[in-house]
Amino acid sequence: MAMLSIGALAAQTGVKIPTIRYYESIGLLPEAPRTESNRRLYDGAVAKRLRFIRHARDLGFEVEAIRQLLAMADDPARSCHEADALAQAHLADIESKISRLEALRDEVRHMVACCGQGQVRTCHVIEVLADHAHCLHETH
Amino acid sequence: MAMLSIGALAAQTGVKIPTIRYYESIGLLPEAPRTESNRRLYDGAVAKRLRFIRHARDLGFEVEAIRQLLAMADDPARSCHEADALAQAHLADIESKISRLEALRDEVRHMVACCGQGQVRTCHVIEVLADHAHCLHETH
DNA sequence: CTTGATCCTCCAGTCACTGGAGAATTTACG
DNA sequence: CGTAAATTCTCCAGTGACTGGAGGATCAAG
Repeated sequence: MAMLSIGALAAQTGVKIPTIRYYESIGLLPEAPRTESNRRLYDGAVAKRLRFIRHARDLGFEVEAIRQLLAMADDPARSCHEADALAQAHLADIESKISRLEALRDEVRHMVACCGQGQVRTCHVIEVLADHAHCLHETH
Repeated sequence: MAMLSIGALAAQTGVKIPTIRYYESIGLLPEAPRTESNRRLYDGAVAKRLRFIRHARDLGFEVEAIRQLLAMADDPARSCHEADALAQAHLADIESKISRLEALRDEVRHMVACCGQGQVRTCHVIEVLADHAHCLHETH
């Protein structure tokens, strides 16, 4: 199993070098063994763990959630109830974000559509932002 | 026109007191006049400005964008081309956020749906996170 | 052998707040 | 009128999740 330098690991996973060191510092990655000259070395297992972290971050999981997921992944005999609950909570969060963003999009779309390219005096962008009453939705 | 204490302004706008002071410190709000005993006083115009800021933040505008919008709002004779461009850019941003979140939602939904409530060994939540190949989309 | 790439640690900065310490003042109640 | 609670003040440090620079060591290629 070939050992990777931090740069190679970064290239392989798409995670920046300082971010890898940061993950180590907060305990998401184990302390890497070092060469004689103090450089970090990584094996395939760490690369996999890092991809796990990266993917979960991309999906919007917070580091604390990832920490829990990793603890679960490290213990495959455990019930995955917790992982499921975590994902469920996350799903609810995503759905609420989507609907808030949709309301927001409609509003900004409305602002843009109404902008007559005139003066600020008649510009809806300013108007809508200055007065909540112009909103299409009451969701925020 | 009744003058408001910072607490009253906070209550009226839903913006926390330290946040109001923060906005003043970064120049989004003007330096408030003070009472003899050094307490800030606000009038209706500032309340309106703060609602403008708050609303724009809720809509996801960054402080720098808000700064520009405010500068425009402060000068109603100006063309609103800039405000429109800002809003257009923001709209594109919102739309991309929405589609990424939708992809993400489908994926997390899939993870949750596949969780057999068994052991981590066979848990899709863990599996999907560990291996990108399980993803429904290639958008991330 | 030298040059440039890579790595190390430490520290400071980012964004948009948020909150605590400690002191002063104002308001409400009895 | 006295006191206790609420409000405000400033200053400073912390949040999350990185990001980047300084200054120095080491490695790989020509």
